[in-house]
Amino acid sequence: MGRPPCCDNGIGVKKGPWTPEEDIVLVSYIQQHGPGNWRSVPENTGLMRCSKSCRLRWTNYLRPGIKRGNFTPHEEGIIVHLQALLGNKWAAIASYLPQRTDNDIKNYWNTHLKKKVKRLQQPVDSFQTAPTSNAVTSPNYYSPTSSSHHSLQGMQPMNSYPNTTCTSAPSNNETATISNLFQTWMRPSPTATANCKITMQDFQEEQDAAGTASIICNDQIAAGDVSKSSALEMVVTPVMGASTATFSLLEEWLLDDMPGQAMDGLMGLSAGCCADPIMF
DNA sequence: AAAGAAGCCAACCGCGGAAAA
DNA sequence: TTTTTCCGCGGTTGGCTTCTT
Repeated sequence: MGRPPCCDNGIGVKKGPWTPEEDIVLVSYIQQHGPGNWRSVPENTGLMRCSKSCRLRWTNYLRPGIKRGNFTPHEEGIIVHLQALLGNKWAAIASYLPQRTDNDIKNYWNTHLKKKVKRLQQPVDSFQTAPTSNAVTSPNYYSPTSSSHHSLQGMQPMNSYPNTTCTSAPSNNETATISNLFQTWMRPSPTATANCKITMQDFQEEQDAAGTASIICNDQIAAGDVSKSSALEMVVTPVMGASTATFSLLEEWLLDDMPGQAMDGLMGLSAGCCADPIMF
């Protein structure tokens, strides 16, 4: 139909990797106006990016609450399960892993898990029998760690997991049913809405209630296992409070490809002002 | 040490749906 | 009701990095 592509109306729209300077502009704008109304973002900020690109940059990289780095075996298990249940509904799957983006999950599936699952599906029987050391060997895999509140013990075993990979998207009814089913073994139970969304606030409340809120540890920072967005979330409060000192640290860090001292400064601030670094 | 292959991931593209006009 | 606009999603790509030979 006559709908013009979102991004081709701007002559000279920039493409390619985002620079730290652009990140700062985008983050500061969103901190002032909130996410949404993406159309207005490039208009009001002067960013030479289309609205879609701004939204993608925010949701996939800059948004507070994003966890980056290696996926845990538990996360792998959840992804494998949900992919079998929902198909390639990455947004729906990501709603069960609020710290991961759909893009991240999609990439991880395509580069790691798909191969693993495919390899393991070759001998079909082994898919359902003895567990192996591999985290995703069996669709029944769940992290055995008692520390996880994502207890999956109530999971209905194999009937929900046909040997053939689900490739078609479920209908809304199916999605609701799947969501209900999933609630039996997934603690942060999302409402069975059409898109199976769980809000960040919901997740936060669940985390708080369970007393098992995940904390971004200093050793994660040291290991580079934390995103800039995660650090942004730590400083979002002082930033929104117009703390220029904090924002300078943020700028410094964004402009620094190898976060070091600036990161330490941010961590220090987060320790002092944010009891719970998870902030959505 | 160099070249090619493979892996990885940020970003782009196009489509569909929802909301607004 | 129809058309237009915007947003979000899933698939795909291109470039950078790492691994292998």
